[in-house]
Amino acid sequence: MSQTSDIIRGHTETIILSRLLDHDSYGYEINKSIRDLTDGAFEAKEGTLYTAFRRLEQAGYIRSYWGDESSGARRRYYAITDEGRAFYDESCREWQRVKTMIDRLIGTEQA
Amino acid sequence: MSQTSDIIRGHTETIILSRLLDHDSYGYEINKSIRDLTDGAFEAKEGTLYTAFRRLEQAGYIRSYWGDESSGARRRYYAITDEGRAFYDESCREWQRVKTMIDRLIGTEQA
DNA sequence: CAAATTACCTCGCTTGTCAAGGTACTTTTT
DNA sequence: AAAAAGTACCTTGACAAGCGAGGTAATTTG
Repeated sequence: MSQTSDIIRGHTETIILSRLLDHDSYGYEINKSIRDLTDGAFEAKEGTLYTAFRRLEQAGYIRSYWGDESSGARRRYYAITDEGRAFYDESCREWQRVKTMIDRLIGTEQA
Repeated sequence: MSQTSDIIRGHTETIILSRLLDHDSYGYEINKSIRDLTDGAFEAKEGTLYTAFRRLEQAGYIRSYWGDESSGARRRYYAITDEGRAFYDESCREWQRVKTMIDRLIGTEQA
């Protein structure tokens, strides 16, 4: 496993939810938007992405439905739920806390 | 598993290495220093800690030796190696990058 | 018409975390 | 003096997330 993948772990769900705040989206587009926003540095592997969708749906944080594409491949769209938004907010706060702690731990300002 | 522990994952080794930058230390003390620096918020579970030591030693990032305690329980001390310092430096740079990326992804400044 | 792209999915492996268990000695409390 | 708490180490097995590798099926591009 790469160094990065362990660092992403724990953020995958939050990242996915963040992509759904404004509008419903589907796997391929979400993944593309993650890649674009990070200039290609991050990218959820497909296995990771789809298992995360299952988890999030099972937890009630997202809903899914098939889009009615008249052309092109079928798409499964995802929508964030109220519970999902609440979880997202809490995750963001958690991230802020953890960020501070890690900075304190590995930073140059040592005790 | 808690939400937090998945976020810490990937930083455990860096955190341990950071505790060894100034002086050699041993498991119990390292753990205590992590707890103190984070006001009790973080704490490496023993299983996590000791498996991490094995990994780091196997990778050549730390060396270990038994302290010669005249009283009290025996202690296995750890010392960071040159390779360990290099890895630590790289991990810190990685952390800065990741921090920026995650902030960009889950932050309020969305694309 | 082949290749690339869009778009979905599953299976099995690997790896790090952690609960739970253990050992052994010292210090503090009752 | 016995019990409890603290210091200090360690291992084992289960679990969960990431991911490589495989698959399907349609459309678009060269």
